[in-house]
This record gives sequence, C-alpha cells and structure tokens, in this order.
Amino acid sequence: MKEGNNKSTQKLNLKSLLSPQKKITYKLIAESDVKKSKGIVDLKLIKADLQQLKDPPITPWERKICANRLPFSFYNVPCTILAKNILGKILVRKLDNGIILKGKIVETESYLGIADKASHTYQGKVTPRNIPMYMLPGTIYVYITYGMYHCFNISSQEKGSAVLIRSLEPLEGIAQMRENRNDKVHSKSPKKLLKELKIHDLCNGPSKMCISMQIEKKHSKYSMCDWNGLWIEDNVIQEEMKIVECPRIGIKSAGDEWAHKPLRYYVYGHKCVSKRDKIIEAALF
DNA sequence: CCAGTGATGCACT
DNA sequence: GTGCATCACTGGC
Repeated sequence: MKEGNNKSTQKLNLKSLLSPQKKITYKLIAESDVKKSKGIVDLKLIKADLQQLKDPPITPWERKICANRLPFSFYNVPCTILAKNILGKILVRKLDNGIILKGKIVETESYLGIADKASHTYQGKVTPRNIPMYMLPGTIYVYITYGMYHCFNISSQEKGSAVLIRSLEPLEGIAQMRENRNDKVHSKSPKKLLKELKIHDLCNGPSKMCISMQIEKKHSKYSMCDWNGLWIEDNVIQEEMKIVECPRIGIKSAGDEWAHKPLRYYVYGHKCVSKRDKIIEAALF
C-alpha cells in the first residue's frame, strides 16, 4: 500500500532493512539502481558500504610474492564460468606474520544472484551482511553460518552473484593449517589434539578451509584483485581434470527447483572434495 | 564408509 | 523467535 514504487522500474523486489550503525532504511539494490528514493535512502552510507577495503601500501616483498595474482578480468565473468574456471587454480593466503598458505581449489558452488532462491541475494534483498555480493567482481564475501562456521565467497559478474569456495587440496603451509584446525578443535574437546589430521581432512569443506586458511568475517569487502592477504594464481602444472556438475549442498529449504540445479562443481576423483555425488558420477559412465 | 544428530550464535520474519 | 550455503562425533555396517 505504502511503497508500490517499483512497478514502473524493475522486477526487483526491494526490501528495506536497518543499517547496523543508524536507523536508516535502505531502499535500493546497488549502484545504478540508486534513483529517486523518497528521501529514505542515505546514499553516502550506501556508497561507504560499497567501498572496497584496502590495506596499507604494500612492500616490495609483498609486491613480488603476489606478482602472479590473477587480475580483475578473471573474476569479471558469469558466475558459473568463474566457478568452473577457478577449479585447479591456486588459492594463496599471506598471514600477517608473513607465513604463506597455498591450496589447489577442487570444489566450488555458484550462487547466481537475485533469481537464485538459495542465494542470500534472492529477489534483490540487500542487508548489511550480503552487500559484498553486489560489489565488484573479485570482492570477498565471508559470512557466518550455523552460529560458528565461516563460508568464503568471491563475487562474480552478475548482480548479487558469487562463487562459494568449498574445498582445497593443501599444498603449502600444512603445519600451520594443522595448528589452526587443532586450535579450533582444542577449545571444544582437548583430547582430540593428540590426533593428527590427515592432509585431505584439513580443507575438505567450506568452513574447514576457512579455519585452515584463517579466512574470517573481517575480510569481507576486500578484493581478490588487490588485497595482499589473499589472491589466486594460475596453476602452472596443467593436469588432466574431469569436472563433476551436481546439486549444491545444504540448501534443501530453497525448494526442489533450485536445490536440484547442478551448480556445484568438483574435480572428479579428488580426495579433498567434501562430498561425492555418486548418483551423478555413475551417470558419467 | 555412511546416516543421524546436537552444538551454537548471528542475521533477519 | 526461527533458521541456517556446517562440523565432529557416534554407532551401524
């Protein structure tokens, strides 16, 4: 009754929300959707939210170690393309203390944006949490799920779209990864510290990977294109790689149609994948 | 190996 | 108050 103003513009279902800082109602999606807004949109606040976070200027050493970083054009492609292209690439993390962690990406999922019922941006919803999904391709989106676990995403070309990185094959900094994971487990059940995790158990799941790689919520809104803590490199070793395309995990509540779309991708036969889809795999032969 | 389940706290009806 | 884009553990094969 009161706000039927989007019928003349787009199909977007604009929802309102509260900013965490002030009680100001958002009324838009992003950049170009900013129009006349009945005075309830605080544009300055929106633009501040959409701004990429940046680190202090990088040192020559830092410039050197991330010289092989993949550029903006790698991320500026449709979501499903990025999700598949990113398989086999090397995710590199530089910790504050200088330690380098590396892993080969072996499992991803696409979240297509405003049309995708399983996406946080379904119907163009904007919240303080999901803003990174509307930002430039390559923007990092980390959120907390089930109260205690992190998921790491990278925004892609379409509005509100992002790729979820689910699993890595650990390549470098494995001792540090074990330490990170043990610390986490230790806080719950100290006995388990004695058990050494297998390499393929370090990063075979979205949250395990975040723990091993020390990827946290505060890293949201940084860009894979210029933050010197995290980037992706091409894999010089081009190995044979079959890709399995199957339904995504953990989105049952999105309804049958979207829950069944084959938007999860993983390297066939790889030990570090979080969960095989045996039905789909059987159909490959 | 696999399915079932409790934990846990934040984001948002 | 409800619902998670998960994990670690358990007990069954």
